Amino acid sequence: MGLKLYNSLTRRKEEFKPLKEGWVGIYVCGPTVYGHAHLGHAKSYVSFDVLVRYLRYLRYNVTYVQNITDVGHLTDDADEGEDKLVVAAKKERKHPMALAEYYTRSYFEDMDRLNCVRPDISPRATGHIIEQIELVKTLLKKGYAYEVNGSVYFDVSKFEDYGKLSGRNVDEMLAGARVEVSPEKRKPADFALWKRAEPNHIMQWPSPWGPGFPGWHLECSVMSMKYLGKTIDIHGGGLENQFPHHECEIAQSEAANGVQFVRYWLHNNMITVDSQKMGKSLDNFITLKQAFSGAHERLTRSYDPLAVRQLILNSHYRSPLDFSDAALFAAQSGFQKITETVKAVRKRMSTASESQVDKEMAEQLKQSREKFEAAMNDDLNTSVALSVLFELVRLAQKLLDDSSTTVGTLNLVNVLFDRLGGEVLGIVRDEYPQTGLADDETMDKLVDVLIQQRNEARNNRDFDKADELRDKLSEIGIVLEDTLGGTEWRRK
RNA sequence: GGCGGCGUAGCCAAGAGGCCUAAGGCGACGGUUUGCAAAACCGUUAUUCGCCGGUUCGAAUCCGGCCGCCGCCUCCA
Repeated sequence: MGLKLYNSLTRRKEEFKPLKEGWVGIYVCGPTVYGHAHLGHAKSYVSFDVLVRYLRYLRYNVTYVQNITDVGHLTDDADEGEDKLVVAAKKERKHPMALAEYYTRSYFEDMDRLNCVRPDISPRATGHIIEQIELVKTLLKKGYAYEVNGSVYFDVSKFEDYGKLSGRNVDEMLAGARVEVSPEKRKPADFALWKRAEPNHIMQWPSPWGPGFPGWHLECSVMSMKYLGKTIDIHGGGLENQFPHHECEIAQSEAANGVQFVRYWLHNNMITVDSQKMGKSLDNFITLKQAFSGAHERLTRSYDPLAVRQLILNSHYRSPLDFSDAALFAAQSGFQKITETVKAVRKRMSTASESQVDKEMAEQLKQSREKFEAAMNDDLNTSVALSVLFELVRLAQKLLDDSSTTVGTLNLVNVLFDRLGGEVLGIVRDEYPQTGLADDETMDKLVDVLIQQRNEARNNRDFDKADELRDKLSEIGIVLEDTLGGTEWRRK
């Protein structure tokens, strides 16, 4: 049984078969870089990160393209629509490109911390103006577009399949919609391919229709076909982009190329806060930097970036996730449990005896792996996949409690932690800091001195003093644990 | 107004006709362990899946109605 994915285009789960044997081209709608990334971005990009990781786990050769939108994304589609980057740049008194650069770096920084693999190509919209103009020319030539006063619009009535992705009928949906229609458009549903720029507009390029800038939908069509071909295997993005963004991409691409644009459309659901969508325009978002540092009124503490990742993987990518501090707190606890177990297994491996592997355990582990793969094959059921990781934790703890456990057996568990938890889910790290996350050596040594003093007191059965030392350390956020191998410490 | 989705324990969340007398995590409670803790381990924590009907030998899963919530139709991951 191979991988099945839910295709928004057909509204059902389908067996995944790439166009070219063994090679997968995947394009994911990237961020518009006019602000720091928030938890909503994390849900989308972690979801598709796991898809890419799993495809690679299945030995596909994957080319992963994710754009950076640095021009053309308007606040709305009416005449007053302003470029989001230009608006933000004015507010921050920066050049739009400086702003884009700043937030692009911020974005990559956050994604790195979430342990998302970098896309193979991160194309910028501004770097593909020439190609975008070419596509507009093609669409004009083929009669799918028209020019008005230096702007070019796509004529939706010329493209019969318009609405096939989102299941909409253009005429019906206009009845109650609150669209402020640009008088330049022939039909309200027509969308801008190229917009005329006024002389004082900073972001503008020369074109056959005069100075202007590209419409937002254009970049994804152009960049995906440039790097992945006219027909791509997978296109991912947030559910809110299904209409109109993806619908427009299909129209432009298929009108220009005459072939199917995307074979599998994947859409992730939203993160909500108090059951309301978390969005930049709603101003109810928590940025990733705030989640990692705890600097937000809704958060009771700082969170490990991988705990945020785990929270996202705890639910299905097509389900909405209602955010709360309690849910994130739970994810953090669970994440720590996995982490501590992995560390304990690796530590034990250095001292355990060499000999044969436990056959019964090997069989159980094999079943765990099969369960994991079956879950992932079923439209990336990361919730069940994650539960398998907790099964591994239980099995590992059992091995750790048994003094006869061999290196060979421990290694079997460790390999699964690495491959399933690390390679695919991205919540198990290859390496962890040696001690209790000390930020410097002096700190490390200082705590050791105190531990020594406490242990002296304990040996003298002066438990009042011992407990006082432990309590004082606890007050400043250092937890002591007395284990068979001696006293260890960690933060929080 | 049009289109789509959701409602499972205190919280998060899988399950989509019989393997469900419903995974997993968090939390809580009891026990083992410990000088006491912490960590770990063992156990308990939904006879029931928003409500009401129907189909079926059998429904959390299918159908209808109702209630509640959300998304898209305008920028948004």
